[in-house]
Amino acid sequence: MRFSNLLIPTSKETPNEATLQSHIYLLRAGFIQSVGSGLYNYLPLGKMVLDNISRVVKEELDSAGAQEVSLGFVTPAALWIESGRFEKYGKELLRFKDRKDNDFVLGPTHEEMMVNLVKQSVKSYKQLPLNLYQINLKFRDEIRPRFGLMRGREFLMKDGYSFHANEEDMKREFHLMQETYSIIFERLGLDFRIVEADSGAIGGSGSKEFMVLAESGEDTIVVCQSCEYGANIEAAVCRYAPTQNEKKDLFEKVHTPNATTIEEVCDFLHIDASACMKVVAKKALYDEHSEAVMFIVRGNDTLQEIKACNSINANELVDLSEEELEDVGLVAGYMGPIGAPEAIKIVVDKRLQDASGLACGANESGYHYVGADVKALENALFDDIVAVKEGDRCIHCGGELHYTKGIEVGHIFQLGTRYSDPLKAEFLDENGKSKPFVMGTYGIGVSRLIAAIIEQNHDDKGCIWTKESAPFDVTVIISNVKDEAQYEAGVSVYEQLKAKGFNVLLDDRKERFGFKMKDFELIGIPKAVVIGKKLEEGSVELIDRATLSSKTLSLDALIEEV
RNA sequence: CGGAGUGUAGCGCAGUCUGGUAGCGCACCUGGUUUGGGACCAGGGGGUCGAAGGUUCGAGUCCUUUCACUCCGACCA
Repeated sequence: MRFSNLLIPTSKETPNEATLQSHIYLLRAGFIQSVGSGLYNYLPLGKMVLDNISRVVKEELDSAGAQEVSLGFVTPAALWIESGRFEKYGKELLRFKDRKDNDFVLGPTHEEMMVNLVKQSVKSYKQLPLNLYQINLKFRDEIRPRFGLMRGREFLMKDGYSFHANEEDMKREFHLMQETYSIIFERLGLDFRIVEADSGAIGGSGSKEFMVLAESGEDTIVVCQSCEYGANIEAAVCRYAPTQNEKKDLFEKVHTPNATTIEEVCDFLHIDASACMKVVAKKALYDEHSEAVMFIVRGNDTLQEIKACNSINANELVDLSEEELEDVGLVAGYMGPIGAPEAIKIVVDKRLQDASGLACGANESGYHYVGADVKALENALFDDIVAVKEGDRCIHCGGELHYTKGIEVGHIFQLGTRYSDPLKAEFLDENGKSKPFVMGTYGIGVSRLIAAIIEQNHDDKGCIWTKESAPFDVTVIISNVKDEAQYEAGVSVYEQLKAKGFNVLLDDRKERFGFKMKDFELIGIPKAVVIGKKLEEGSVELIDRATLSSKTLSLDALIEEV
């Protein structure tokens, strides 16, 4: 294609809405255009990259035996009500009504639709297993869309769903998808890590995320230095020793004026934060009701909200307002499990299970208890609700755990019968017995991958596309299009490279050399052939975008070299 | 949802305090020169100043309301 015919609006200015490198370059190089919060148009270059990524995804999935379909974007709410997610999914689910006042949603994910599709056409175990996927738009009304394509509201996603007669077969497919995803991300040239994850709103049991390692990633992941263990902070676990507190204070109430934070209490009592109970009160939301819950962790630990939420099977945890705290009888700064209002559920971190001699709030302004025993707590639920810290020990090998940042580009789940049960999606087994499908589900953020690739591959001049994602393989830059020899040589090289099967961009614009070079660097096509001054000696230059190194070659040698 | 900020030409911004007929740079159009690292000269087109209401002889500027967008936070007893 000729640059002069393409719509590639590059810009020297940094758009003020963008802060992330990938976002800035994608806008400046004319890949995308923003239309509203979390909404983007893809310009020709952006669409090419999107198609390239989709193609890789499709090729690998097809060769793994999956089949592509396309489901409706607008989904009748009835399906969502049936699965129980119409309420549970929260505000991210965009709901609306048609002219007849029927409820609809814009699909944020398509379990319901796919189960419904299969339910209507699969009746026998002989038709299983089945792995269906689509690469389609999704809409999630995110709380705070940001970072361009990284967290948009409307985005392109590959979502796949597999259906099996039993658990073992579903697990086999899960592993096949894990391998397939690895191949896809390798082909796209990404440095990624597979980590254990929380299942979130999708539900189900075992799940793994594919994380592209990048400083700007929104997810914190915990990785072991010694073995392969890696997990999202939301699901990370570690070895831990039960809390042992040497100082055995007698149980008593102590006046602690103005000591409302862990730090102040520790200073006042001359104890270590690990000898305190930190209470985090939250409101737990369920389908039908909500309740106040006290989560108790060591003073030097941090509550992991997702783990905490899972420990009581709540839909979501939210902060309690000051009025709500008062209503349930809690005093901010002086909360503790002893003498707390009976209606409040108490969840204690496992690390504290046998601890004794701890300090905690007395549920009375200005007072704390010392010498409290966790054992004495009746009705408390014990679970792992604390975030893994850097330096904690790996649960598998005892190695040191560290934090790193990642961009979630893929997520695979073992769903089981989470959807087939409520939606009554069943098949007949060998014995003629009705059984719900055992399912797996697998997602890839196709549009997010565009941002992830650039986050991992850019320099201070612009994008550096990887081989399979690049909008073009090579660009032929004619230094001065008014120089007939240069122009003709350029067109000839362009034609020859095309004939060899390359996807080539011919920069035939009436611009100066420097201008075109800047655009090449900004856009990030992997290679450029410069037809310029050296043509008089019968040679041209081949420039590698990643290293910016250049080689001078004869015309014939060039065609071979590329 | 809490906090902060910004809306003026396609993009980046000044003008708002102190009201008096809307400006700069880039981009764009025309002509000319230039052609190996975002050229130069001359001429030109383009804006209901986010929206609504109010004050005023007069509002981009003051007041009220509202909308949109961006950033930060949502770790806290």
